[in-house]
Amino acid sequence: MTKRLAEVAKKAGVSEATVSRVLNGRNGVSEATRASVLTALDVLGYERPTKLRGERGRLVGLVLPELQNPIFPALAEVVTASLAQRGFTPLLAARTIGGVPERDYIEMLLDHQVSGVVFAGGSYALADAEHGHYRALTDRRMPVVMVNAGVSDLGFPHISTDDAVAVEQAYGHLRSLGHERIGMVMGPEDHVPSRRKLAALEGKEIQVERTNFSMESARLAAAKLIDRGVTGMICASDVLALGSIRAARRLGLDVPGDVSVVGFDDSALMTCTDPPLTTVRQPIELMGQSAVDLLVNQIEGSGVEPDELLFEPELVVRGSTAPARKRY
Amino acid sequence: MTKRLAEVAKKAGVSEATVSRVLNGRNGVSEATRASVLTALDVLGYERPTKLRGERGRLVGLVLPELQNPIFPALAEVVTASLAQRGFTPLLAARTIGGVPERDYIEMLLDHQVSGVVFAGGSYALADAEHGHYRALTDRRMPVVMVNAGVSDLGFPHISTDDAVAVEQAYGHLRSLGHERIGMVMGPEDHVPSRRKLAALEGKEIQVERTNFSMESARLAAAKLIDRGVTGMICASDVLALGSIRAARRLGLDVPGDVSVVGFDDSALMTCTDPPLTTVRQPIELMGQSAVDLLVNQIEGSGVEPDELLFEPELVVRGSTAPARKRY
DNA sequence: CACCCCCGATGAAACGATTAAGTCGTCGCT
DNA sequence: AGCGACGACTTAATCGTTTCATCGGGGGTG
Repeated sequence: MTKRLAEVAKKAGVSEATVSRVLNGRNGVSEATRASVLTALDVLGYERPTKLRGERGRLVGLVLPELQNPIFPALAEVVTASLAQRGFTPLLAARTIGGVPERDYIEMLLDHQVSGVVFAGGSYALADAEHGHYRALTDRRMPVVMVNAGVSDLGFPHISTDDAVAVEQAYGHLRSLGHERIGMVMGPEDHVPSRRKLAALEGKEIQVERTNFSMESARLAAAKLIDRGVTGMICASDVLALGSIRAARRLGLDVPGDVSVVGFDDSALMTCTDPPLTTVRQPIELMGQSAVDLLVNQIEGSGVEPDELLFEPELVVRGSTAPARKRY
Repeated sequence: MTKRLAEVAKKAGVSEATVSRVLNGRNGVSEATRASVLTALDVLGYERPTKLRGERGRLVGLVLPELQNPIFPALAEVVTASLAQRGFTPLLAARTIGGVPERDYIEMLLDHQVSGVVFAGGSYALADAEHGHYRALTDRRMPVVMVNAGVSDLGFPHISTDDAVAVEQAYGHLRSLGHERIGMVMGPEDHVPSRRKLAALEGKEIQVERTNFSMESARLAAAKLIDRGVTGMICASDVLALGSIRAARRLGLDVPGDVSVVGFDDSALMTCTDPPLTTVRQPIELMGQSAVDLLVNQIEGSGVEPDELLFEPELVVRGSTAPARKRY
């Protein structure tokens, strides 16, 4: 058995040094050689030796888009607990408005020699942003799991709520209450879960407004929808739903009397809102645990196919939806 | 310049391998040799080469009691952003019910060679638990900052909201509304911020109930208070306040018509609750930044006196308080 | 057009830590 | 005493990383 790195080097027809550079994402390697090294790496199924794998570190990056929306702390809690149980420690990378760009976070995590990374929250950056820095992850064979996130073409396993089912539940609920003009308050155009939700209702007559994920921006979007005569709104998150409720009230309308609102997530405290929010629950605990399972499996070597695990959401009916009022 | 590890080995009169083992905490080294290696390490001021620690410093532990109460994610967000700006990365240690004990967390953080630790949330464990594992921190001269937390006798600097002012604001507010029988829903007996709040109202006639920090336990506590004729309640967190509101409703009472409730924190979404919560706001952003300031100052060497920084809270009046109804 | 300089890409070799295998001595049991 | 087992330690092999020299081409310059 020849030396491990050397073997790869021979296969690729380069020196060990060059392979090392590729592995660490250093520059000073031409695009052509980098590619050939990567395929050689792939063919031989190279794995980093224990000592460099951060086996000692047992750190895992946890990348969240924000912490204002309670669903993300909830996920963080599950993931943290699950990781701790298996002897890993989460490195928290929460993006903030105007904060550090995602690429820097990834770099930071790589610097700290994390054994893996959990991305959560379908940050829109994941969809449209240049994928350069994700390649740094694939190049290093970094175990990655994405929760409700985009970028499906990188070969990472995904954990997602079934957006199609979720949105159909919400839509069906509103229809069965007699709502005919239904609107959606979604995330940005390149937010993958929002895209999927829209796709699921393809063909139905639906008004759509996009927002970033702030309550205020949701208020604006919802106001526009109401202006167009919408009586039922499906929102891409609970926070957006709360913003939509606020919009209705600003216009002198009652929720759920005049306008019905359905949220998404069923994050904490939604039973305490005014009115209690009807929402589609994500099985966040299960999802968090599965994410950790998948990640640890990758880390410990047992291969994982880059599949997507779809979890079934569940409609929770509370007080923000009611039969449509006939408009005369 | 001789090889680095080899130099230490010569100084200590052992082989490189042995030094390596000491460095990595492996066993198979006698106590005597370990000690001599350590002194040699100390004398020569050995530092691990870059490639092995990957800038392993620059980690900061962030210890939170839970993530369900939105105030902690809010703090985490501020601290994370502030740390990132200065090139540090937070290691998240969130305690969960029945999860890993605090001592293990501290051990874990030390294992990862963090440069400092931020404790938040006045976990009651901090007050009564044996302080043995905190000694591990002082022993290592570990920079520490505590936010709203206990254990004042260990020489760590503190960042706190002025609990006395907070509770006086709440109390004054309720009194000025005509409430005479006032109750408090506080944390466990050894929760330091709760103690302080109680101390501030020493002498006043106040009913007190203790809870852990769950909404359900608050509901029970509040029910007892209401039973005793209380019409105004001061709660140690917003979540407890929501539980108290729920208690009142279960008893067929209106909030704020029959019972007024004041929260504490002003965490996210409290404008959306039913009714919107009157609460005492903690300047969480300022506090988080100050915490990081203090911590980084310690880390970078400029000494910091183990003082306590007290931040002024601010009463935010919303809809959960109203004039007392005369009881006939 | 010839020359030179600069710079990116690359490999050879030095480097530095880790680990496997082997050595030595001591302790305990027969 | 003899034997075996085990712990402590070294030797030597191992493996990835880094430094430094080299190569080669593009483009500006005389």
